[in-house]
Amino acid sequence: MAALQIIADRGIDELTLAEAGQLAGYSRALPAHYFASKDAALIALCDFVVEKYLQRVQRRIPGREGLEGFLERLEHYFDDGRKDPRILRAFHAILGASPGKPALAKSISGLAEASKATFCDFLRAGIARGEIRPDIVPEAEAVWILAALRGVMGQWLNDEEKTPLPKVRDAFVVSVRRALQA
Amino acid sequence: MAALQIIADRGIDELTLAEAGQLAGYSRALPAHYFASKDAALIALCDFVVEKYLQRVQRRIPGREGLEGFLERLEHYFDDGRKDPRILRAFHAILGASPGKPALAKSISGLAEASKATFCDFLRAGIARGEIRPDIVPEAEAVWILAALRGVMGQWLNDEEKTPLPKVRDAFVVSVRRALQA
Amino acid sequence: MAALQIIADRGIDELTLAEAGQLAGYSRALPAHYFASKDAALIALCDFVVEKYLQRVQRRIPGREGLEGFLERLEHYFDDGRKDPRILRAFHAILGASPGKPALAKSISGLAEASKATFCDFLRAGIARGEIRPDIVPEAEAVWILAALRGVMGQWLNDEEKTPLPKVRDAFVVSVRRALQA
Amino acid sequence: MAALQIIADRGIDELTLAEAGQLAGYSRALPAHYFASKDAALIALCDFVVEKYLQRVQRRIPGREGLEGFLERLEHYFDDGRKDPRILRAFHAILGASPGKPALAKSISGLAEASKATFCDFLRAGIARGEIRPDIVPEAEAVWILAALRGVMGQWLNDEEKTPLPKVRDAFVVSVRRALQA
DNA sequence: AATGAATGAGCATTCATTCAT
DNA sequence: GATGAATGAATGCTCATTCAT
Repeated sequence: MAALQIIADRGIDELTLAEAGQLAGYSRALPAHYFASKDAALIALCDFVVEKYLQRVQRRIPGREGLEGFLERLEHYFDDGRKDPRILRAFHAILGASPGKPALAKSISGLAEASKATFCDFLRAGIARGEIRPDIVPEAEAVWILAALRGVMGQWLNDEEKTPLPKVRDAFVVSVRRALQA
Repeated sequence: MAALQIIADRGIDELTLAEAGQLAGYSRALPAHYFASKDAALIALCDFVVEKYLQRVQRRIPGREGLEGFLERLEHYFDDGRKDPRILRAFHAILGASPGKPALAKSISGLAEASKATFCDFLRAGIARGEIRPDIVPEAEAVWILAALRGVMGQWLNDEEKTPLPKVRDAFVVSVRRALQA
Repeated sequence: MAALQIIADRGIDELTLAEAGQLAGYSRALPAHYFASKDAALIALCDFVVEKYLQRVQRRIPGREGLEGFLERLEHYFDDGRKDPRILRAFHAILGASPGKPALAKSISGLAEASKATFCDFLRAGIARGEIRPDIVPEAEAVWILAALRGVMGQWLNDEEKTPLPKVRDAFVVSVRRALQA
Repeated sequence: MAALQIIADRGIDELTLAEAGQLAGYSRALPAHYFASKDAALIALCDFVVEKYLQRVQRRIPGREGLEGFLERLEHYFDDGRKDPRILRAFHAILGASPGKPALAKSISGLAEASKATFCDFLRAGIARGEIRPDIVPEAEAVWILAALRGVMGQWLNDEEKTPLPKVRDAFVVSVRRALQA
């Protein structure tokens, strides 16, 4: 979708239906014709972005299981964002505009829950395997780990130079390992 | 400033100079009179918000030094955001709109650097005191720790119910202690 | 026709071809397919309304002839409008929009001429029977009588409560009788 | 007001705020700037038209009192409309669009009440003077007389040629005299 | 210093119309 | 014959900006 590019580049509020339509090779009026309102269009677009983002992040990575599998997953998160900054930018634009726009908040909230649930599964499996210390509350750990991932990518988007992604990734993985291991 | 309320409640792009002026008890035209352009006004406002936010977060907390002092500081971050959600919301609104608006990005970037520098000071002091493992790269750790703090607060703003702040705070502090301790 | 309902309820300019088509159980595009343009459709619709209205009003009423027959006809006009307000509303909507839309004016003018001609027939017959004073100019009397009928119904449509139709009808009939009788 | 001209010429729904502003020698945006919405602007305009119309029609005419004074007033109504067809056209455009637009209906209804009240005063005075038959219900007579006036002017606007105003006026006055006189 | 008046640019939205199926 | 897709034009409305007090 062409609107994704606009959102990624200039933010959610710079998106105009007219420009989206024209950038997509259609007429100015098409988006307004298909969607009931701009808000509806925005919701559809955001759902699309969020779903696409979810597909990227959630896809099965063949690899180790347990704690190391989880850490690999976190590493993947860092590397993946760099490969397709466009979708990442769009996602973070939506993320940033979410408070105050209840319609978007719902989508965003759903994604967060899904992500945290996946993390929890990994954490519990790690505990069961004796690799992760059993005194953690998976739901609580999942929150800050997801937060760190998103926060780091957000800082990277804000200031690429001051956020050396590979170094941060490695430091994060080592620290999470030490934080969680039994 | 009254504009802060608007930004906190409805986002950066919902801010109109006229409304800001009127909400502040002045005329519609005042903001336009004071500032050269809306962008200039927005920059000034964001600088104001960022600075105020910095003042809150960076203020000296009498307490322990070293690793435990650092962890206390992190705890404080969690608790402080809940006390004054308005300034937190405004800050995150700016944070979210920052990419694609270079003028804001500069402010935001400066704040991030200041925060990370403070963290680095703590981390280095912790290393010097033998409390923090010496193999870390302070600059890299600072990035993800700051990211986690912001990310958690962002999730809390997005979905208050699904983000049990006290539990997450405690889990985070324990995990960071384990991650960093020598 | 479904379009009649729209015109009656919300006025002539609220009519859209798409809505008319859909309300009639067909597709949005049907009206545009049948008629060359919206104006053509509007003319056809108005002719339809006017003709239907004419059928109602002009239909043979078995009853007395002469002055009393004429007065009965006037009474019938009052009563008939209340029985089917929908067609009445549609007709008055067209009537009100007629000036400035030459295409409609033609239809409307034709109807007025037909109505006045009918009235004139009655009036002349009444004169011939010696019931109506011979010094009137039937064409002139017909104008204001028709005008009064339409005007009363128009006021009734505008403010039903303030226009007690039966009382007005009776007063009108008595007054017209006195005005015309020889 | 320039908008009056547009309404008079092409009807209420052809009025665009932009054209009204430009025709008045101002910018396209002025009307939208001053009024909260188009509906609000329309209401204000209609109130203006109605009031101006009321001023014309209600103004004191030095002349006879009683029945003859009333009839003079009716004559004046006919003649006045021809003198300033613009305001008459505008008024009738509003009148025609009134059903289905509750905001306008209120104004219109108020004017009708005022006009009928004036008529009733004349009728009662005529009864008191013994010139008008005492068996009439002034409120009911006022309705159809006002209706006739408006209806005749409406027909004249629709088809000037087929509505010989002076003849109709004279016929109307004679008939009303006969209808009402004691 | 502060304000109201006024404007132009831009946006979402509606709708008649055309076209391909 | 009937329909959905697509478009351009027009409109109400918002808002930053300028100007005259």
